[in-house]
Amino acid sequence: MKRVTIKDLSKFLSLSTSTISRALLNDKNVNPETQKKVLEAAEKLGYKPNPTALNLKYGESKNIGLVVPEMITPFSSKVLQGIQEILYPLGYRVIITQSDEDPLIERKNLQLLEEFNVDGIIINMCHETYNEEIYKNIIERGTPIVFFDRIPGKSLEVSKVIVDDNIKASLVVEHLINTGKRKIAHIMGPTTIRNVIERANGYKRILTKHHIFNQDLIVETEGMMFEDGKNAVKKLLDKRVEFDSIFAFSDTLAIGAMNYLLSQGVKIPEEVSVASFSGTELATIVHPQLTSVEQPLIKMGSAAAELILEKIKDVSSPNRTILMDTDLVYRASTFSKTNKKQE
Amino acid sequence: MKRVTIKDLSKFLSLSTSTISRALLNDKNVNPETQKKVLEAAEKLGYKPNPTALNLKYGESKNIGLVVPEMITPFSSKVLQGIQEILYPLGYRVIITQSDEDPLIERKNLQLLEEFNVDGIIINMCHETYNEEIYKNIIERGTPIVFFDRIPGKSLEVSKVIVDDNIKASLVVEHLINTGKRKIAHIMGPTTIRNVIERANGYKRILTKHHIFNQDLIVETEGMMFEDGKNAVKKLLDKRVEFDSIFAFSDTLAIGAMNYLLSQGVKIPEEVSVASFSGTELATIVHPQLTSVEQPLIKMGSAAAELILEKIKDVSSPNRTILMDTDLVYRASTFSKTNKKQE
DNA sequence: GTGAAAGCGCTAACAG
DNA sequence: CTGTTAGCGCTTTCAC
Repeated sequence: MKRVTIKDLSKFLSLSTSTISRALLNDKNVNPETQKKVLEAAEKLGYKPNPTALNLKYGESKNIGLVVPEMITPFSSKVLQGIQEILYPLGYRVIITQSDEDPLIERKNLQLLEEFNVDGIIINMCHETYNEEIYKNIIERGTPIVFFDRIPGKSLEVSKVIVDDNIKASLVVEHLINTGKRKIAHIMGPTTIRNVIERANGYKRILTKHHIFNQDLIVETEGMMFEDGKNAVKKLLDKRVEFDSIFAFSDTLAIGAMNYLLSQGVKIPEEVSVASFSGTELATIVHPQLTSVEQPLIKMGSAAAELILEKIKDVSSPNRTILMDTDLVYRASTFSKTNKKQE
Repeated sequence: MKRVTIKDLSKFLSLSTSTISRALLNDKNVNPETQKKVLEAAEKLGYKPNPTALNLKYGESKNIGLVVPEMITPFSSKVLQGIQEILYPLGYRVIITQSDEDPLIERKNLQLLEEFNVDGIIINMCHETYNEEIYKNIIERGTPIVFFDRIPGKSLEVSKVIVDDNIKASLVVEHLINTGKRKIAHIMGPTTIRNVIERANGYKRILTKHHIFNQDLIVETEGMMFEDGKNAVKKLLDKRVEFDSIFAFSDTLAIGAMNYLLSQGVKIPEEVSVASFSGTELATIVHPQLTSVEQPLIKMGSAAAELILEKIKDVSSPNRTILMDTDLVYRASTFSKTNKKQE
């Protein structure tokens, strides 16, 4: 079942390959009659252009690499969806790699993608500094990288898609305070992630403003999984830190925490309210559903895709930062603003 | 930042490109001295082979297409992981497409993948019959397709990776019976999916054997999302069908059902036990955790990858069916076998 | 042990 | 309007 090439058409129609090519590309320099014949023959013989040939010719692979920490939660899938919406219609393919939150695996993935000859890389990093050199080298070698969600420090100038972690975190905390909570715990992720710091800063700022900040209420986790959320709560309980609510860095941590509380018979939100930050379905598939900051993940993906296209078109195009807006969505895991302390 | 090619090395070392190529490929017909020089120069100039050139030469794209119904749940991500474990080291890339359980989108994805010139397709179909012709055509045109999880009917002979839906479903139901449940409801997915029928058959067989089968206890859902699980339970409640347990086709349906029950104040497992079929983390991130049949998703992915490699190597290789073993894992959403009706 | 040349499929100068 | 030719990067005969 051999592939039909432009050559086959050329033989079949007794025309040169260039004419065929022109007809296929809607070049004006071709007799409409001829073009019609070519198109018909192409249809009949089942001609499909071979993208590989073009890739070779133009030095592009039409492959974009995606590096994400994990695909267990729908976070990355949603972003991927947005990326695909932009890139698939343009003939790009997306190669996905997962780093499992391990910077070493992330590094390997980046190398793999470079070997795969991708035209650009979109990445949600798993460690703020560990692979900074690698990013820099790859960019210098000519493969543009665009960051989203978790971005590198100021020493690395890049295009990126972000949300306002600090502000939104503070809104969540304000909300908890508005519903009468005062002992608000914060489950941070590992501090090797920039956003962890940002969200924690938002949290601290508000608690300080209200004179209810207490360092004991902050727990830093080792990882980002459900288990880590659970362990964080355990730690609070072990240390006998009293808390009436939790603001968690992510859905995942929040759910881990919440399930452990539920298993201990704690009532949510009556005894402990829980709020998080994310934008995935996870927030709505648990009971009670989670109050959280919803990020426009699909749009973030599309934005990242647009940014990488810019860079592919012109490597020296200026770096852009796209700040996405987010919504704080109130759900059953916290009291609603108006019905403070009501069932 | 231009790519370093074999030509650059050739100029740099004043050797022919063929010698360079041979040295790089460890061909015996090359002076060890020369080879050493070449390797050093390659390292120094940062030479990376251009896979596109080979793809063109050998008529392969080294791209494998993956078609899945969704990536919201970790199901497909897990399978993807297994696929990647096999294919990435071999230089294959995996292009992912989601059909959103819509056979029309699935069709478009298949066409897209064919245009992308993939060497093979791995698919978890979303409708048993709708695209049967399409699969057949693609295979006839020379692109092998391997199925996993949801497979086509007998009229289409293909390689596939499956689990024993019928048997395992019956084990789940037996378990519910062993824990004292008698009014066991079944939330099926849409009957356009083969496995839905298989699992339902397992369910029916056991209930019939125990003389407790009742058609009213079966609810067929429209889709596969959390919402569908919720609606199924609503339907049962509306029809005032009494039930003391639920066996759901998937985690997703089970969780939708469970959360609705919880929101109605129903105690799980005391009043209603819930069990499902899957193998994703979802079963363990809800409270109570779900008893379910755990499929070895990563292994299933690897197996599918092996099958597609077989077919790529030799299109006419015989179709193989790989039957994977599964584990019934008991969790808090049902009583444990021994402590029947105990907390 | 090494070099020259062809060719994978396609497009784009360059002729005519 | 159409044909000829070169070339993208690489491997692989075929000569030497």
